[in-house]
Amino acid sequence: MPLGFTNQEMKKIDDVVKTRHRIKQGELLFSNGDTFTSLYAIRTGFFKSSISTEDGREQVIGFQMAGEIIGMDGIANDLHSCNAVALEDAEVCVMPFANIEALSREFPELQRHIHKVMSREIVRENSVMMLLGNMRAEERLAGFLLNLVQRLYARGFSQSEIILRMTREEIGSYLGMKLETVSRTFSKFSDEGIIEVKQRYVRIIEADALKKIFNQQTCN
Amino acid sequence: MPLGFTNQEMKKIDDVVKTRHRIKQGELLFSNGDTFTSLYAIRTGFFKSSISTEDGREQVIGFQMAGEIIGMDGIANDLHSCNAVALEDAEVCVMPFANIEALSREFPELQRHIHKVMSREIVRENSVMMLLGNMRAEERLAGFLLNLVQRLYARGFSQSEIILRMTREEIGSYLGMKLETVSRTFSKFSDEGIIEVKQRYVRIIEADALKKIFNQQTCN
DNA sequence: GTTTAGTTTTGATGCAAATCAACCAGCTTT
DNA sequence: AAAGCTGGTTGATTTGCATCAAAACTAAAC
Repeated sequence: MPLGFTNQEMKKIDDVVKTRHRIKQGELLFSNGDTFTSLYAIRTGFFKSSISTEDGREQVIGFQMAGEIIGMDGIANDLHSCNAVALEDAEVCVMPFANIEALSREFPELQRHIHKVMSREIVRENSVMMLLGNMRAEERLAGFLLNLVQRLYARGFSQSEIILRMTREEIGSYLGMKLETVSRTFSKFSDEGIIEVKQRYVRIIEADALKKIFNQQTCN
Repeated sequence: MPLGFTNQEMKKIDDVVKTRHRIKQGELLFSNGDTFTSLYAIRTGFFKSSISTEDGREQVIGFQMAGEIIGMDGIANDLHSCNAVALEDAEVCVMPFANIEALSREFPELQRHIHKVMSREIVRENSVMMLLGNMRAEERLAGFLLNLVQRLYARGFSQSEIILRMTREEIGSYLGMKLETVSRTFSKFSDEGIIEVKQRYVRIIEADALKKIFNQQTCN
């Protein structure tokens, strides 16, 4: 959060954020069609966001962790257009959007912050489009792992070890591939000594190899 | 644009939008790495936005037409992270983002409008992720055509006739498929009497058939 | 301890789309 | 009108991933 506020200002801003909400693993924070009222800042826990077609196919559109903001899809039509499910017990700050808008008219730093958060989501989705549109299974999974570990590292976790919060099927849905292909690709990386995999535990042994797979697979 | 302003207010808002810029077909409005200063409202013409990998693969991330806003990717890091190219001669309003932010602190309706535009872009990208991650070539192209014709219709153009502004290769890049597959799929739809295709000209004969292909291909 | 259900791995086979290749149509240029 | 160029179509072949199928592992339930 942006700094440089007086205590009084800080209090006003804090007030937006005072409502907390706990969500148990497997529960929905919001779902498609719900009326939009608030953004949610994840305090603890791990979420997946997804949309589904009429015929029941699910597309995971993102995984969110502590410190990230969720619910911005709802602003467009005052209705949520995706589902957010907790993949582990979680706690969020409920931030009524009307309050956010009012306060951000008062505090340019907050306004700027909101804009950046939304833009960052647009940029993230741009790179997922690149992943889905242009890359092969190995590149996708390498990119996924690198992104995940980088975000965890920024939060003080290990640079090389991950406990996956999602199933192979959910990873596959996010990356546009089937769970079997996810599993096989994990095994392949493991055979090549790039990572160590044991169920949900993944250790990155050769980060450089992953990076190489991720951004210049063409050289084959 | 939102209504309900006095003349004086309207003038202030108009001032943000007074700078115009013409872009010739094939020219860049902005590109990856450019410093971000402004959003652009397309007045006339047609754009594609794309990103590329280090090894030169291009991913088209969107096609934009009159009335749409372009450049929101730049807010996140004060740097543009994609390229915007005019696919036909175009004119845009240059809207310095600092002015937009200042004015939207003054006018809640404008603030709300900006938020909706950004959220709409997030929602759009969500559905492109569904397209790329879950759908087959025919579904993708059907969805693409339906989306395009719907946006053109909203601008007063025909509900059934389209002049494509982009090549087969650009369509393919957007949809995550190769130009040959785009061409074949056009031919298939044409053989089935769903559309008529002649180069860049497309006429939709059976919109319902396209819709059916788009949202329940599973029933095969 | 055994059962059951959910998840992951691995193998065999099939298919949709990519790739490779040739040709064609519509232009601009000369 | 011929030559060159760009973009589009179509055919033959290959291939990466999906699909189908079965077994192995994990953890909770009995």
